Amino acid sequence: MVKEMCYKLNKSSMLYKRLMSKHLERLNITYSQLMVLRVVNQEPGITAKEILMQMDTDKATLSGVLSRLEKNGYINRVKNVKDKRIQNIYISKGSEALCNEVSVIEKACISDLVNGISMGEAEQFLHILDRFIKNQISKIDEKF
Amino acid sequence: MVKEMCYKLNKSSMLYKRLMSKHLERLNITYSQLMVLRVVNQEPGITAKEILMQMDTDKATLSGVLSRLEKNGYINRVKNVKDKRIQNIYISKGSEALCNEVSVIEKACISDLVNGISMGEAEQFLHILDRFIKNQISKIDEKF
DNA sequence: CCCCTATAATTAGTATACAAAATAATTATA
DNA sequence: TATAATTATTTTGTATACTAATTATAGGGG
Repeated sequence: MVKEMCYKLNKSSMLYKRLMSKHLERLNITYSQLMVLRVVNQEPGITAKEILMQMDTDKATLSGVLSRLEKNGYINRVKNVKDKRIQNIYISKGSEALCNEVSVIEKACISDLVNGISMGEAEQFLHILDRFIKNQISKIDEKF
Repeated sequence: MVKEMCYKLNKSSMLYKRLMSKHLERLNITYSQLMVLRVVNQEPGITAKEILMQMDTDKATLSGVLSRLEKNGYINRVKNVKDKRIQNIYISKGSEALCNEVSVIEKACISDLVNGISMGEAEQFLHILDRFIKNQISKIDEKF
């Protein structure tokens, strides 16, 4: 039962990334890059460390995503004067528009996904998923 | 609401892989490799194509997983005589034991994950997840 | 002011995930 | 039978995900 839940959670996650990638292809940006870009858009001058805390990912992965975002002209990184270890990240002019456009795509992507699922069921689902995730986190935090 | 579902599904999937990886580390095999090894264990002589049909993944990815499994001595690939494009895949002697050991690990991994979730809730959850996945698949199959 | 430790971020190395092209062998067709 | 279309699998190239090591900088004693 739990095993089945895990397998299907993985499958659904994979499908979601596939779906978003297909829709994002023409925008020349990846799903992960976009998630980061949005955070930067909402909080200009944010640091990598702060992004990490917001988005439970890996610092090495984030470092790569950020350099690709910069290479492709979506963001700028400015070395902080007070603390030279830190870089403040800003979204490039014109890229805010991308964030908005993506909201539209995202909506298009996720509409229909709740077909046949009632509002109450969705709430119930989220509630259980929240608990499941909480259990996963405490399980991971256990020592091995 | 749907967006929240997607985000959390992704998060949960990531957490699951993290958890399994931590437990599998000492066995010197990865989660993906193991999933494939199990299929081979259950159906000796299976082909890559057949594995693909069972495990909704990517053929290029599978190709890599198989070659690493072979490199590490977990499987053998034998060119089919009737059709030389095909390779029949067999689990190596001694690796069946690994599959069994992993079941134990998996159980250890997933126990506690349903803490605070009733049997009925889990069923409900799976039911909704099934529908969600079905919707995702038909959405992906739509033309763009 | 120097040494030590902590912190922010990048780099190196391995393993997916996936699209697209390439290989190699089989089958269908003119 | 020569050619075209298909099929099974691998290879190539790019982008994550993650661990471990490295770099550069900060800040706190002594």
